[in-house]
Amino acid sequence: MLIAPKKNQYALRAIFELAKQQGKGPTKVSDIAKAQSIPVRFLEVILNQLKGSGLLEAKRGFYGGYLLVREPDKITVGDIFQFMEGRKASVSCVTCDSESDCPFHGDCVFSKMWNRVKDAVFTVFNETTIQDLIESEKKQTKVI
Amino acid sequence: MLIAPKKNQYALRAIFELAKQQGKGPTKVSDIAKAQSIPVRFLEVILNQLKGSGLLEAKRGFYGGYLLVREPDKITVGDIFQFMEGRKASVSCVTCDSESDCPFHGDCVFSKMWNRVKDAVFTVFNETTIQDLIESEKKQTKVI
DNA sequence: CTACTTCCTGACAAATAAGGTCAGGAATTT
DNA sequence: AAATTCCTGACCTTATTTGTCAGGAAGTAG
Repeated sequence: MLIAPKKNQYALRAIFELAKQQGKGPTKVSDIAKAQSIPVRFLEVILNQLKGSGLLEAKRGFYGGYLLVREPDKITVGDIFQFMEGRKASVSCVTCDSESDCPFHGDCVFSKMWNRVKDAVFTVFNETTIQDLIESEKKQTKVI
Repeated sequence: MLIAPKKNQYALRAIFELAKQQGKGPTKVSDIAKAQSIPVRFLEVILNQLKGSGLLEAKRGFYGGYLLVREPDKITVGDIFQFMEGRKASVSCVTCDSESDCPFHGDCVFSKMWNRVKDAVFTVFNETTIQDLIESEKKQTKVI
């Protein structure tokens, strides 16, 4: 049961990391990569794409890097995943790749269930903000 | 967002078809395949695996085929998917392939969210019985 | 200006998983 | 015994995911 491909999870972690660094000026890709153990080159590609979401901005050159342009409590996990999914032609029925592809002409018994599942998943995503995750981490940290 | 691979969806559709044929004796793989547009050879493999779930039985020879051994209103979609997933080492954190694989030692902020997602998905699966699907189909059928 | 650092971009390569096939064998029924 | 069905494991193909690379563009410091 794969719900989000690694790429999307990297996107989430990157934004999570940016949120933690907020107020400290731009954060370099290499720093984000290190903090979240993400392959740098790959992350470069992902962050570049994420610019299109309007959630973050890039600054080049010395002291360059990425920074969030929206408050962490206004960014939901759903925002991020929806954007990442949107890049690759979203799917109406979860079962089939397209309606024309569906042997039951887009009207199968299962599509209703799949939509309920999709809704359930995005309900969780939409009610989880980056701020929530940050606070959750603070509580979780064990001071061994 | 891939929630169930085609193989699992074929499994569901096959059982759905068997439920519709209940009481009429064993149904041949080839008939199920035709009714649900599933590649025969592939379905053969899937049904054979599904025997292990205890939901169905096979009969060989002339007039052979598969039949359900549990009532359609006692079989949930969750039963089917859980069995299919179970075959390939279930995953604790949805993010990582294994805890040892997790760069955050199985204790990342995200695992909680993933578990909530997983629960939400299986709630839908577990409350949907094969009987529900059959009735849903009856209503849906248009008499154009 | 120039050297340095950073992001940017598209093309490309490798690994993995999914989807599907095949041949031959084992039961079962007529 | 002949026909029919399921059974089984090994195999192949394709698609997706995951990443890599080289070179360029933009910004900053000195």
